[in-house]
Amino acid sequence: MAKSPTIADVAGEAGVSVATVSRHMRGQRVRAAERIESAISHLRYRPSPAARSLKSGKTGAIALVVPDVTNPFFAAVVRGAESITAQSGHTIFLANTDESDDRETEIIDNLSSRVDGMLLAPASENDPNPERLADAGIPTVLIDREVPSSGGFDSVLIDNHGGARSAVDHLLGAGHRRIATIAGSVESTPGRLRLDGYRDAIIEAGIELPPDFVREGGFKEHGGYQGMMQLLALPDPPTAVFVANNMMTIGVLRAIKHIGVRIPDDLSVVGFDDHPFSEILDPPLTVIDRPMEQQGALAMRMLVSRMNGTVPATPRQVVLDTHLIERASCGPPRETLIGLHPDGRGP
Amino acid sequence: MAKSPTIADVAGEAGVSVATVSRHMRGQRVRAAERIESAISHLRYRPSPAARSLKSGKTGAIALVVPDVTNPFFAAVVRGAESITAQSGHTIFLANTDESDDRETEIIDNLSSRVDGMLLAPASENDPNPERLADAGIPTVLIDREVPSSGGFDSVLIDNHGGARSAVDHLLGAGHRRIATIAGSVESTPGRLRLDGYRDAIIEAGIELPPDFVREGGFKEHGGYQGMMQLLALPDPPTAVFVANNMMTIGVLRAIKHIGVRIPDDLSVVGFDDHPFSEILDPPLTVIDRPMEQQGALAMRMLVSRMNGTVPATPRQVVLDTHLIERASCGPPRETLIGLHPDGRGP
DNA sequence: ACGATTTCTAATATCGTTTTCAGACAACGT
DNA sequence: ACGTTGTCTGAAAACGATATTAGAAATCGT
Repeated sequence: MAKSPTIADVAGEAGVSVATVSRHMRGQRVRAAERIESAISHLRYRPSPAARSLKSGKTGAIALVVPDVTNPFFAAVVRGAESITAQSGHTIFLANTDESDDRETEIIDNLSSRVDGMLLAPASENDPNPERLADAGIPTVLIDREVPSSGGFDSVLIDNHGGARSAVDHLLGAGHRRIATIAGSVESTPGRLRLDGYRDAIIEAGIELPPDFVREGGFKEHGGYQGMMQLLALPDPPTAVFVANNMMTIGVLRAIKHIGVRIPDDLSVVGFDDHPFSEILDPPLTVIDRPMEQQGALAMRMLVSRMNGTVPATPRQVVLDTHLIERASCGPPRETLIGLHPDGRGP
Repeated sequence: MAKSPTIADVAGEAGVSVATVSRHMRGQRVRAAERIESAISHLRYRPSPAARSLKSGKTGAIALVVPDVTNPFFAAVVRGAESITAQSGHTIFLANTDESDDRETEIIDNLSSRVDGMLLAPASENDPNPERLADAGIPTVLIDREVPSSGGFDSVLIDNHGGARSAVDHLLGAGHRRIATIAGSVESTPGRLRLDGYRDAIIEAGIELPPDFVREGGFKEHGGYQGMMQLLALPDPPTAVFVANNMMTIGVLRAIKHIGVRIPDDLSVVGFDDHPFSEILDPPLTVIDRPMEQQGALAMRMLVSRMNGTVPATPRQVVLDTHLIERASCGPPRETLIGLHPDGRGP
């Protein structure tokens, strides 16, 4: 493993100064261009990123910090973001926070001096890191999640409230009155907003909300399983359930299968976030879908333009739309409670 | 955004030389330790990774190059690898190759000067990159996939051949004789080996293999869908199918659902790689499972020890075991063809 | 063909560390 | 008390690029 050649070696071989080679590398016109070019390929010269960033202050890297790559949504975000950096020439540092503010802080401490910008899906809404990044002067774009002072940050969100609402409206439309939800962590933006959307839709429909019908899960499969089991153990269980995220949906379906409840005869289900498997379940699952890869790609594009300074300083918030994909997991309620609710719309 | 403090600032404040501060940072005993420590926290000093790696030649980073993060297997690998770097102090560069050798070459050119080591799942078995990395003297561990000269590389593989074989054996055991496979790209290690395992098991059972029963897919959902459709269109379709990867399984199930074939009454199915959804499908899917996160974690551990030089120079190949998870997607064949095969074991 | 103007070039300081290399100082044995 | 260890320190030379500066060469107008 021979020592790799430096810019000086190239300059020597091409018979020019290092400055000239440097300028050539940066794309400026130079008289000895082809001699330099041939020296470069002959010596297999590759500029040292370390030296370059020491002098220039730019690292050519971007950090992408997410709670969990294993969640298909974030995997899609990574992919979307990556498709943009392939063009912009940046490379991506990826890190998992495991939904923990502390772990995230650690990671960001480590990463922040290595990157020119950051894409961050904050673990919680108490997350101090966006502020810290702002203080450190690191361009940051928030993905899918906000923080209180979020007015100050570029961010790419989705219409969580509206999405949850349309899920519940769909169930109301099918005649359901006893609609429960398995909410994610309400410390996080999607968890809070989806719960709000659910609640608002229920209340506007004039339904009184049994507090038992709201189970908080934590966005993991296990939370979904437990929440659903509790719901099914209720003396008067719901006829429909809105599950606030894809991982929890798996747990919910496992619980349902376990108990032997039939969908949609005994229970209607709407999930959040589509998945290739949703279509081949029996019955296929009705879900709220959103453009996942686009969310990542858009965030990366915003970050790149922010780093280039080709964009006004005022922060931009983009909110993407969700839409309901109707499949077969929703039907009319098991027993339509005519008379119990004077305004019931049952057949 | 004030300029960040340098080691010289710390030295000044602590009343020592930069050399002393540097030594303190590297963990050596130093008389003025606590003065330095307080200067550091007072100034919020963070050493510059660029300067550090320029001088030391170490970057503190590791590249992780996979064909597709969206594939749950690779997502799990990322997670496993990450769990190790959290301790070793390295940070991860992640990149997607999209199963393309060319894209991979591009990525590696870009990344190779930025990292101390590399975890690579080569796109194909013609992949020139492992050789190139070896030439460049970059410690490399191959994940899940090999290259011809692979005897020369550390690698963490699974027993693809044995896994495929046990899938087919399971189907044979249920009485099937007409067993097809949807193979992945045979350019890649898992694709080739799983196909070999299938073929060997079939041949050893004394069954003649109709060439129509081997469909090559390409490891994507679409390939699985097409392969299955072709299989079902055959004049004399199989009674069982072994699907060589998780993504393709989704396509296969979609095709099956589309045509209206019943599992396991009309067709038995075994997939490769487990997934949380496998259990809640109807019927639950029998699969070949393997320790995915461990594969990533182990690879990372091997890489770190290789980079530390705490390990003999001879390359190590680890092969992890697979095991069959029996669920309900396999049953006896639709029609047992007694008499057609003179050695038939049908009831 | 001349000076004025515009490229283009070479030399060099610089980025923030780590790493010699001596030298300073204390502790030690005899 | 003396040289001999041994530990700790500061000065200064790298590491490999970029940015600045001033000067050389090429281009231009008349």
